[in-house]
Amino acid sequence: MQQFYPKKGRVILHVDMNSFFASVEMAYDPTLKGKPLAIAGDERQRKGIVVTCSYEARKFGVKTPMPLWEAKKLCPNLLVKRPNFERYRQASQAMFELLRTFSDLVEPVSIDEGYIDISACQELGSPLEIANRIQQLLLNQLDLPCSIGIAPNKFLAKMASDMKKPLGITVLRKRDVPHILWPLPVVEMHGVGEKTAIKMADLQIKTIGDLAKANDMQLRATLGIRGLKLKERANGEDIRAVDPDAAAENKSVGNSVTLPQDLAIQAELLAVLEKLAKSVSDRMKKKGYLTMNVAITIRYKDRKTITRGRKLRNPLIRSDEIFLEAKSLFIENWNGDPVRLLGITGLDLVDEDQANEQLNLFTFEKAAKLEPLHQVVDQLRDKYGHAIFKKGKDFD
DNA sequence: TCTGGGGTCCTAGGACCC
DNA sequence: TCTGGGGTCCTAGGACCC
Repeated sequence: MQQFYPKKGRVILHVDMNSFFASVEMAYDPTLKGKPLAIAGDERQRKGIVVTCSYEARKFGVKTPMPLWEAKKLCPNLLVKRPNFERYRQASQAMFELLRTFSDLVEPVSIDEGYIDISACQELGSPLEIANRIQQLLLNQLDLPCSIGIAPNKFLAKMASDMKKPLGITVLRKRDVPHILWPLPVVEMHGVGEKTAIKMADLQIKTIGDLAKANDMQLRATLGIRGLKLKERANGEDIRAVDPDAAAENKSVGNSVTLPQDLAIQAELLAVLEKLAKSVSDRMKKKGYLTMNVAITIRYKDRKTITRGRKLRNPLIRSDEIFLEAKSLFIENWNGDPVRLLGITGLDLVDEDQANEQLNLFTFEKAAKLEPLHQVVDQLRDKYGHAIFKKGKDFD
C-alpha cells in the first residue's frame, strides 16, 4: 500500500449508499427484494415524483426525479411506496455510527453518503481491505448495499464511488485521471450541471479532459471562480479536508409544500403559512436554533418562484412570531396570482446561548437609545468641554 | 392533468460609509 | 462642470446536489 500512496498522501473513502430509500424499505420488508420498487409521493397531492428507485426499476428506464405516471408507463409492474423519512434517518444514523468505528474523521455529506479519511488507519489494513470490510459490515449488519470510492482526495473519491454500482469498490489514483476521467463528458463531473455544461460547450469544453486543459481567462470570464475550481478538480486536485463538524452546524432550516391545487385565496394561503411556521419552529427547537432572518418562498402556477426575506433585530423561535413575519412578507409580496408552492425558511441561525446574548444586546440598545445615551454624552461634555461634543442635531 | 423537498454556495446589484 | 474608489452589508436569484 505504501507504494500505492506516498507516505504523506491522504487516503479518503467516499461511501455512497445504493438507492438508499428503496434499500431501507427492502431491509424492512425483504419480500420487496429483487422487485422494481419506487419511493414516491402521492400523485393526487401533486407529489408523484420518483425520489429513489431500486436497480430492478432502473432496468426499465425509471430514474429520479421522474414523474410517477411516466415511471409506471415504463414499468407497469412498478411497486410504489411512500417515503418514510424517520426510517431513513434512523438507518442513516446506524450507517454513520458503523463508519465511525473505523475513524473519527467521518464527514456526513447527506443522508446517504459520506467521506472517511483513513490516512491514519494503516493498522486496520490496506485501503482496499478497509473498504471491503465496511461494505460487508453495512450489508451484513444493516442489510444495506453501498459503493465505495478510494482516492487521495474527496473529489476523486466521489467520482470513484460513482463508477461501479451497486456494491462496487473503485480505486482512483491521481495518475488514473487522464485515462479514466478525462474521456468522460464534462456533465458527468460532480459540480457540473446542465447549465454549466452548456456554457462550457460554448467554450468547446466537451469532456473533463477539455476542462482540465481549458483557458483560465475564458473560464474565469464565463463561470467565475467556480470555473477555476472545477478545472483544478478536472486535474484531480482537491485539498479540502474531511471535516467531521462540517454538517453539524445548520445554515438554514426550511419547510415548503406543493399545494394539492393552485390556490389564490389569501386566508387559505395564510393558513398554509401558519402550518409551515409551526413545522419550521418545531424543527429549530429540536436543533436548538433561533432565526434572525425569515424568508418565504412563493411558487406561482407557471412555476415562477420568488423568495422574499429580511434580517430581524431580535432572534425568533416561537411559531406565532415566525408566522407573523412570514405573513407580513407574504402580504407585501404576493401578486394575487394562483400559488403552487409555499415555503418558509429560517436563515442566519444562532444557537440558544448565542441568542441570549443577541437578545441582551437588543434590549440594551433599545434602552440606550432613550435616556442613558444622552446622559452619557452630557457627562462627557461636562468633563471634556463643548469643543468635542457639540450639542445639536448629531445627538437628536 | 409532467416536473418534490431539503439543503449549500456563489454572484450581482444597490445602499451606505469613509 | 463634473463627479473616485474601496469596502461591507443586504437581498434576491441561480446553479447544483441528494
